[in-house]
Amino acid sequence: MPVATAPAIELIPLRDLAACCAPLTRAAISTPNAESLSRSLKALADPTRLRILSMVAAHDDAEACVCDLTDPLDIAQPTVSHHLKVLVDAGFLTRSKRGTWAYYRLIPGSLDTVSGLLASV
Amino acid sequence: MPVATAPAIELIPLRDLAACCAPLTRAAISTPNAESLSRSLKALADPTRLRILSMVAAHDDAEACVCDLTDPLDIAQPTVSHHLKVLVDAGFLTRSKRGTWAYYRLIPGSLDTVSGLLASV
DNA sequence: CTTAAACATCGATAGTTGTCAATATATGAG
DNA sequence: CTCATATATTGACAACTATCGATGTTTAAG
Repeated sequence: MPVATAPAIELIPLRDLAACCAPLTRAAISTPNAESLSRSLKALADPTRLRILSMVAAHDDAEACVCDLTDPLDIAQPTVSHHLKVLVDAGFLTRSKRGTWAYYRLIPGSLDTVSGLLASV
Repeated sequence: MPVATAPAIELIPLRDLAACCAPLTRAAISTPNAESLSRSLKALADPTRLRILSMVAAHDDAEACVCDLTDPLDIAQPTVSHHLKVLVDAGFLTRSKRGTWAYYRLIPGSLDTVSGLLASV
């Protein structure tokens, strides 16, 4: 297409300022931060995992073993182990083995960090 | 099964206090509450939806129309509409149509409510 | 050594979900 | 009415996930 000569009237503006778009008052969350926060929230967005976290937190010293959880949760033991692994990988629990038992402990502040990030979205 | 006569030694205790199980210090979250909270978290646990919420909140009066979102998100328009519907159904946004445009507004306090519930798990 | 208990891992399956192209609906302009 | 624009809905598909049974691994007891 050949280049046109200079028109007699104004060029079409790049943005129509009278359109629907309202101005921004602050910056939105960045894409990497949104992906990071969504990964944490995905780990929490399951009723069984919320119950596991709550049951661990409700124990003395915020620590419980798998045998504390399987019976009240009423799901199969491999499923409990699966959910525990998700919560460890997401940084909400630590695992320590003593004898034949595996003890899971809530990482202090981990839930509050996500809670704070969520409130600031 | 017939009732046994009184044994000479103690019965097997219902719970072995020397086992792995630590005592509870408080009540854990109820199953219905866990399901309810997880539904809210599922709606938030997606990077695109977090960006949408943040972009809406970043606009004047916490309100934006679909045309404000489609271009910066760089995803197809039906996908944006889908995510907006999820956020409306979950109680984080309201929708109001003015002319051909649909305006979405953040429901004040909705994020803080989930944030507070999460911190108290 | 053998056995049992506690827990993790594997493999399969059914259900859910994020995405898009195509299409429908609604609103305003002319 | 016709046309264009903004948005919603539908249908399809690929990717992910919660669950379980079967099996592997580790530890302690005998």
